[in-house]
Amino acid sequence: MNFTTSEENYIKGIFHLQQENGLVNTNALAAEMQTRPASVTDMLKKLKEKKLLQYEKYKGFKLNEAGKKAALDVVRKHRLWEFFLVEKLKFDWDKVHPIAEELEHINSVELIQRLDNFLGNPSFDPHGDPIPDKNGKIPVIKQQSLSEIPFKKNVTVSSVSNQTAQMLDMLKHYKIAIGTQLTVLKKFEFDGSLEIKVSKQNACIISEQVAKNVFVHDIQ
Amino acid sequence: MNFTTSEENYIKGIFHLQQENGLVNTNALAAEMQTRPASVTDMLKKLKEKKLLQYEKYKGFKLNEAGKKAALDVVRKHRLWEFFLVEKLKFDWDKVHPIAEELEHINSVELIQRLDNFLGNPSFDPHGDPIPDKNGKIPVIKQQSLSEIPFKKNVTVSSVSNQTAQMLDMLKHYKIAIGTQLTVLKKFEFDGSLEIKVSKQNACIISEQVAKNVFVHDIQ
DNA sequence: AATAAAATTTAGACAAAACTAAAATTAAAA
DNA sequence: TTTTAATTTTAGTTTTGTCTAAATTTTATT
Ligand SMILES: [Mn+2]
Ligand SMILES: [Mn+2]
Ligand SMILES: [Mn+2]
Ligand SMILES: [Mn+2]
Repeated sequence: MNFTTSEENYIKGIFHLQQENGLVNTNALAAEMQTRPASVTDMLKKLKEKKLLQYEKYKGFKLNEAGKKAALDVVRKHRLWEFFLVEKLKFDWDKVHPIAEELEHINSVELIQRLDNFLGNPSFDPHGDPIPDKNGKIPVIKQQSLSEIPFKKNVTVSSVSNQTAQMLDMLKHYKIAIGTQLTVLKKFEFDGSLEIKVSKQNACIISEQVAKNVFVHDIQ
Repeated sequence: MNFTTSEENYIKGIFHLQQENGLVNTNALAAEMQTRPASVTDMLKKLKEKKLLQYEKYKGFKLNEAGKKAALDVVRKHRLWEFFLVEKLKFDWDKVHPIAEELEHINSVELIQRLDNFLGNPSFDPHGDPIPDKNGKIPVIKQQSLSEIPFKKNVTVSSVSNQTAQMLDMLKHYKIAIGTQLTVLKKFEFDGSLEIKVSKQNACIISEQVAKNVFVHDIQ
């Protein structure tokens, strides 16, 4: 099956929301897609017509298996392109999302297969998010929020759950990226901020909000 | 200025036709774009409105300076992506056009600048066509049709003027590509076909039609 | 110069994707 | 359990890009 750019964007949006909540509702998707609820309803009819969606009027909706496969396909393309932009074209990680948002809609199975090989079949994108393989299979890793890590334990940054350009820009200033080694030294009870050591550099302090959105795994 | 995908395709189509004939007419552009004359007229109004076109009803049309700059920009993107697909992703040269036809519409100045650098600022695409620089400047080379080359002279293939997939597939079978060294050995008066030597391989025979569409320059 | 043919434009329609405003349905509060 | 509020859908428009059929203009031919 082949989808329009708009359909692909909606499919991806629904997939993202249903990961957390199961059923998705119209207003939430409208917010996610930066559009109006009425536009969402229009698209839901099309996606149901194309048998990608379980949907009953007023009752919420979610992707069926065909829909999930379609979503994973778009996610795969998006993350491979992001990897390309950062690893090959040397973009900063906070600049690649809007470009990948367009590149993900180029439809050529051979293009993506060749791109995947050219990049060395990467498992994670520049933000630490897993890249589905061509069958939609996603690699999983055990990870924890930095805010739950005990003091003095060495950990490696594995992903970032808030991926706004603002957040990524902030982490860039802290020199925190995927793969960076960290140690939590101290927690300040006043506002929950953490003193951490980044790689072999001086210690610095990050807010509780930042800590909650940085995910890490054990050093290997 | 920013253009829609459809506008960019039309601009490129007009540019291509006006290279040869100066003024372009509606039916020719409709044929080039595989669309209907009425659709062309509609688009001409939009492009004139955007001040890219010299156009008077019933009198033909051509791009003005702004239009030419816009066209060169799309051509630049198209050819850089083709170069990427062949040199980095190892596509055959007869498979890249339709994919580049989509990639050329991704609008990000930084993306194209970085891609250009990543590719080593190439001057020619996989079919030997010149790649405009970011100011729209095009490198020129002296070249002649293979059908006009004297016998025994060593020449190098520089471009191909018929770029249908069928033609490119045929040249692939002859192992003729951009940069290939050739020598014309003999012309058969019966049908104008040429006996040629390709690189250091055995001699073979190509039709007059093929010879006319292969362009070469002196060996350097 | 009149007529026929070809090229081009206009008029009107359609599909996709968005919107606003109003109606319908469901959920929450009094 | 009414009443109110929030959510969702419908109805009707708009924009972009396409189309067909008909009208207009230009070009070619008698
Ligand atoms: Mn997108
Ligand atoms: Mn990402
Ligand atoms: Mn194109
Ligand atoms: Mn080319």
